[in-house]
Amino acid sequence: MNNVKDPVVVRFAPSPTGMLHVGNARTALFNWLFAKSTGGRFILRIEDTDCDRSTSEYTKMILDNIRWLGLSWDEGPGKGGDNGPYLQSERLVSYREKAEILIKEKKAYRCYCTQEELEIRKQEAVSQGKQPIYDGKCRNLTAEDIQKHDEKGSGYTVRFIVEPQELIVEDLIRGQVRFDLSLYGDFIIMKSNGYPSFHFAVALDDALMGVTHVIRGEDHLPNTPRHMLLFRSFGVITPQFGHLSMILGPDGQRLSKRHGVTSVDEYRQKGYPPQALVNYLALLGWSPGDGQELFSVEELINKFSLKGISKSASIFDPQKLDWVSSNYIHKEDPSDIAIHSIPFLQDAGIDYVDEDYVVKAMAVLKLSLITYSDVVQKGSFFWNKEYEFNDEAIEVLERCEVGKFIEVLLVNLKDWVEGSMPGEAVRNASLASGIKGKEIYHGIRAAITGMVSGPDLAGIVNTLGPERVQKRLKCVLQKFWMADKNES
RNA sequence: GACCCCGUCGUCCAGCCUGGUCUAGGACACAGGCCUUUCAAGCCUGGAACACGGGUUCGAAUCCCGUCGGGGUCGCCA
Repeated sequence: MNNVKDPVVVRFAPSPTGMLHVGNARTALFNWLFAKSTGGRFILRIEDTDCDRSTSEYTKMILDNIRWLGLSWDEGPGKGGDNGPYLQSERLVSYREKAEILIKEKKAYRCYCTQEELEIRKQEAVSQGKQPIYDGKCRNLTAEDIQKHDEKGSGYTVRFIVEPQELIVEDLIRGQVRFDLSLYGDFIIMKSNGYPSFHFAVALDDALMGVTHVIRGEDHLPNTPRHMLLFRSFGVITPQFGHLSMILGPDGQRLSKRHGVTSVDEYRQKGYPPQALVNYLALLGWSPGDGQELFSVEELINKFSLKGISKSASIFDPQKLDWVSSNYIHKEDPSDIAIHSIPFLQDAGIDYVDEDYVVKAMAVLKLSLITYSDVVQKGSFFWNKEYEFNDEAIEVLERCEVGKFIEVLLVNLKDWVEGSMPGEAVRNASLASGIKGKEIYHGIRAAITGMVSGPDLAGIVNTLGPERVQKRLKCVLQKFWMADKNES
């Protein structure tokens, strides 16, 4: 096994057959944290051996999402390194050569069985109550048999020989796991299209790239014996394995589209700070043991340890993500929030006046934000001259007493030209109209924001300034109270 | 079906390895309250779990066995 002093080399190896999923993202994160916390290297490798489903668009997006999360790689696409190339489709020669060597060494053999034959024999096995594994038909083909097949031009796969035996996986997270290899059968390492199978490509690449720790999803645990066999046949040290439990949807089922947001990119588009997603994902299946839940990336690196990883599956909780995210934004400087939010304002086609104004608004808005995109809705009264009134606000404003109060307030506010709204004017208006407490603040808020809840009212008034506030009050008076009065 | 993994509040975790300090702790969510002459934020309080059954032991959430439940894998997908 590996010497403790050997530097850690880990990798994250997504296949570009879809978007980067939160489950994969957590796997990437744990690998990255493990590398960072041990001073090791983090390699990124793209497993694009599924010609039908892999696309370069997905590769691009996955890379982009990993970058967005802040998980920089030491070797990989766009970065280079001593163990490249980092796209499996560019490493075909090594797989083919190695497969030939394994055949020569009698550790693998050509298999001419067609998929149809395989399917039929599998059905037979199942109907007889046997394991549906490859029966080894082509294992002992003679040279003549092979020649005959080749003359016919039959395609073939290459299968790796699995001898029945017990194999023990020493899992970093799960401990000893025993497998009975008589249940496995000879598996394919080269497909008939000349591409390596997943098992072969992973094992060879991990061997060639000097990977010391393979941290991946639990769905790969049953594959691990195959990979270990392959490492042994290469004559290299087998890396250590650690299998992470799955992330499940709210219904306890495997994460899928119907659970709503599952891809990293969607969270990005929704305006979650990447650090918040990283923080939440770290919490899902890992704990520092001391109860801390909010971390900077540096703290995460310092505290991370394989020991803190839990064995049981965990359910993704969007509400807790929101909590982490809001905590993150609460601590951020208004100017930084502005930088991250402005793209959302622009996308919404909002004329936000100028950056200084946005920064000022963020200072009062930030406590209401869960994501950066929230600024559009939750701060709409900051950006739009023609802000909308929601039902609750209309209900408040349609009361005649509120109109009376606002009318008096406007008169009292005549000399107000700068700073915050004079408390004296409010008090006098309250006295004169007989309206007080809850009503007056509700009224002012509803009038100038169109909502009955939101950020600190004084802050809003301050940011909007005397001119805008008075104008809005006048408009509201016109719109709600005057109309009412005329009718009655 | 076979094999493998897992099983503490609704959810995420701590405790389990090295049995007693656990009348099981924290967080999210939920409920109530405080603060603010509004709402939000913040603060406080509350309800809420050791899957079940055996065994070992003076003593088990912690160790052992079984049952049940959930998940995973059985592809020329990865």
